Amino acid sequence: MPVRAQGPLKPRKVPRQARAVATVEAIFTGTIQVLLKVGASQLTTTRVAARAGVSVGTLYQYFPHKRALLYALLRQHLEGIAQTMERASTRLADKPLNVISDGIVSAWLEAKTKDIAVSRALYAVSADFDINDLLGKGSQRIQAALERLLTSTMDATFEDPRAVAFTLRAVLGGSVRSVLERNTPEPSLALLSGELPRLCRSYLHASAMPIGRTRRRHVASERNEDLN
Amino acid sequence: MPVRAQGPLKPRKVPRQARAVATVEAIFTGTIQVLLKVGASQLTTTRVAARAGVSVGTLYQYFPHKRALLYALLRQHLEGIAQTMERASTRLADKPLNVISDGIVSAWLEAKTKDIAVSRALYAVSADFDINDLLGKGSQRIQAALERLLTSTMDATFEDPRAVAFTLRAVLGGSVRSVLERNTPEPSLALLSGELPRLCRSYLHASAMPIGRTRRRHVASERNEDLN
DNA sequence: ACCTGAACACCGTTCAAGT
DNA sequence: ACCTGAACACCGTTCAAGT
Repeated sequence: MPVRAQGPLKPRKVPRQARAVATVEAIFTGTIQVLLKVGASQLTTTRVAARAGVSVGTLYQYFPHKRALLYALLRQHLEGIAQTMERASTRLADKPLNVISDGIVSAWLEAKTKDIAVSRALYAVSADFDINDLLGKGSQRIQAALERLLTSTMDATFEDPRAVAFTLRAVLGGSVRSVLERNTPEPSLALLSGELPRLCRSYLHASAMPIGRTRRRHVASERNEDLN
Repeated sequence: MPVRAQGPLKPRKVPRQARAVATVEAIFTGTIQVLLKVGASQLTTTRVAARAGVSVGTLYQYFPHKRALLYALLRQHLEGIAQTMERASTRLADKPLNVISDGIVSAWLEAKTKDIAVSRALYAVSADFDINDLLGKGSQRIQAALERLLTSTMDATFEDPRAVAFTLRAVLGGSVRSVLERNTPEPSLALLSGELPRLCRSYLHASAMPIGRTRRRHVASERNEDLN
């Protein structure tokens, strides 16, 4: 048997007694604390166990290897973000395109910057390529929510809502990530937050086939007017 | 002295004899090969040394620690990308805004997808947060090139070219990264490549204060017309 | 059912010895 | 000036023994 087993990323066993539930909980919070204190590259199973107040052996009873632990943590985090976006989606359904656009941007920024330190730490974790299918899953949920939103608005129809939703997610997710990964994210984040609403609006308008009474080219510019 | 020294990320010593230059070169190509074969998470100094045909000790004569090696490798790669963008910048200077926009997008896509496998492997490397000032430096060069470009065009002036250039880089860089990190990047990349030109154009037009003879709102829609 | 911690293999890094 | 490889500390993971 190999020393560094790869195996599945699933938890090894589910805690049944109350004591065990508390243990797993302690391991999770311990992991976050270690992550925040020393960063992903210095994160050690021993350190996590010590911080959680259990022995390494206990940790390995619930997680087959370190990556599975980080995977589970990332999963929780992405779950929260996907839910935020889905809630935003139902709240914004049937609204005008500009409202939808601004709502998407602010929901995304809020979700990602609620706890900047944790987001940053988890970006480093997610670099592990074995973990990428997870990111893919979360992305798909978010993308589906965005797509529903685009087809719900009465302002416009989109030729390829899937492509637009996909691009929107990649652009929002990627740009915010690239900013949060900087050493001092705050000023850059402020800059980006100021620009993204305009970027998102103009992209959506450029992608829409408007269904108003006005002629096409005039509608396009009318849509933009309250931006300035 | 700590076992896992952090220290500066600089190379430890510069090779003086021809033999030594060849050694360092072999270490670099060995690193890329190992990276492509087993990925960043399994990359080992011993493995790299073996692949390069030298002993570990030799490796550590030129690089104070593993991170310094990866840092140097990433540096070379980013250097190439920054140069590509700077060349594109001089080539596109003074051109109409639409030409500039399309040129930026295609230069970026070309630079990042020239060797997708290497780009992917290096994304995983760059997750190490200690390395982020490097990414910051490369970004600044690219951002400066974009900013020059925006102020060079006679089609339009920008109220805050710095903010626009910054956003452009974050959006292009982030979205392409998020796509290349997927398990099978090709189809997603095709999708994104189809959308980014329109996104970039519409964002630039929405950010520009046009200086033509026509009235503002008409100019805005005219700019978009050859997109459809 | 859950927990412990010594034990083992492997990895990063060093350094005395070689050309 | 450059290279080697055994040696050392530390990390991931296991497993026999405990409650």
